[in-house]
Amino acid sequence: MNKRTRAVGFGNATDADGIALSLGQQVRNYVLQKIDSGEWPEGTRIPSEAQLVEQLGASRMTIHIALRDLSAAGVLMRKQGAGTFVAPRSSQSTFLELRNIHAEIEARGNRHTTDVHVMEAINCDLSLATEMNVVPGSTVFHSLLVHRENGRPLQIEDRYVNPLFAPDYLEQDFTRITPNEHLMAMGPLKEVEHVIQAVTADEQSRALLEMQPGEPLLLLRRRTWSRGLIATSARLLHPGTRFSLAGRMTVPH
Amino acid sequence: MNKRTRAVGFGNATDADGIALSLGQQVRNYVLQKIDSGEWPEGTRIPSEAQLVEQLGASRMTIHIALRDLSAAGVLMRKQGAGTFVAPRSSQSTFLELRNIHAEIEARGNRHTTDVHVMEAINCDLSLATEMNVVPGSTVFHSLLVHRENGRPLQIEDRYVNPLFAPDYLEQDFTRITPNEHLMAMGPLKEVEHVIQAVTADEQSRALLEMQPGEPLLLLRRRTWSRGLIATSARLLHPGTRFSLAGRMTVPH
DNA sequence: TATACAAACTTGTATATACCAATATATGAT
DNA sequence: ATCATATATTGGTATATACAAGTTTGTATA
Repeated sequence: MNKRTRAVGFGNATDADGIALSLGQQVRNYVLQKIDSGEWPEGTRIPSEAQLVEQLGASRMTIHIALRDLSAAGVLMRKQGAGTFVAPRSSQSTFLELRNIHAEIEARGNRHTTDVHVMEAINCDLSLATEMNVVPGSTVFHSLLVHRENGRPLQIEDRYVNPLFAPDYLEQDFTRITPNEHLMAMGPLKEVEHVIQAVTADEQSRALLEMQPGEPLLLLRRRTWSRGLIATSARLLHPGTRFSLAGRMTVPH
Repeated sequence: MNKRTRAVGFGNATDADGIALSLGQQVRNYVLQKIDSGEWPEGTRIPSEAQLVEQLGASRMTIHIALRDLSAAGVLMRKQGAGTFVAPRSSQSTFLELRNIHAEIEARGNRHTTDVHVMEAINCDLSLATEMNVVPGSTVFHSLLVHRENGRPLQIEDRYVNPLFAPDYLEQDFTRITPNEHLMAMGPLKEVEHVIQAVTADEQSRALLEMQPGEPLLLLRRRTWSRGLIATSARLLHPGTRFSLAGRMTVPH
């Protein structure tokens, strides 16, 4: 029997592009699929190495290394003698919150509402084409929303979206779900880029955020990559005086 | 011969607390020490697995796993057939640069100078004690510097330091090395907390940064943990109009 | 019932072996 | 000198084996 190409359990032996996956990768995918599907929620004790050896047909060392990798990545938590557990989602990607403004506002026990000011498809100029990494003149979607916490404006969300990534973007009702939630459902994001600046409000932003003249703004520009393209580029503007970004991270080695 | 307790090469077999280290940990420490000491700068091709087997006396699999871990942590880059290389520092802890303002300014080809305004030991009040997680009234060190890029003020560094972590802090010449560099040498940091805000400059900050009235500032508060205590808490103030924080991170699975 | 101890289970570490895959280098023919 | 080929080097993956070390569970004893 060929040791290298045997498939794990009933899992796939190739990825979406038909590239053969290593046994270790298949084990990792198997575990991640169980977690993503909800079958193994946070805190679940997953099968022991010995059980996975039986279920998946790989050797114990292969299983061990795969689980070790997922543990280093923060997906699992392992404890000698006790077992292997699904790590809480919150301990991952701790850095720079503000992944879901709706969830964050609700978590504070407050009410979140959204005003939709712009929903349009536009042909992008050279500057925007560079920002989105598309050819100039291409059509991209554009939305401009204001998020409110208990009625007070908290964030201007000025977003451009690649139609290839989210074709139905303009049909969404963003007073009911956030753009972020819709985009998350479109596909897994691979990379995130942030640029943070303090700026003075222009007149439009000042009016939308109901601020006094001269108040500083916190500007967060965020681009996310998915499926090899820039899925979305957003400018998130916050009143500096009553908003902060917080993050905490464990340092590698 | 006992497989488990044999020391790697000339390295230590125990950590600072006398706890026995695994062989794999010794290998990782060996590599990290070479990198941290500058003996292996960025881009260096480090000895091959076979050479490390000879030099350190561990088996190839042990060496391989150790290097694999460091590769996953972003410390090394490995290429099949070519070798193992020290990864550029910038690709580590990619998120939120500004770990070393001196290095960043020099990397831009500019000149970095520092003005020292305050160097003192103070007894902390309740607020500061909470921030530093020490008992109120304890002595903590305090420094206030201004970092300049080609003569222009770029950052106010207002820092409090736990004397237990860096007893010689006040004896340092911060026109020659940065506080960050001194603190890094004191011990490994385990965790970092950031809070980012946009604020309006008070009169002192405005003067130190040579800004116009009303210009916005980017405020970065950073606390770092090491050896189970808060090593340092810093307020870093930047002119918002000519400064930005950038970061890029790959999303776990 | 409570405690002590033993056994079973689980992950952690290390090695030896085997072969695969990508890269770099030496060699030889043209 | 150039190109193609063979060879050596280097990391990647997978397995089998052995033992260490921490946790849980079961059992016997006081």
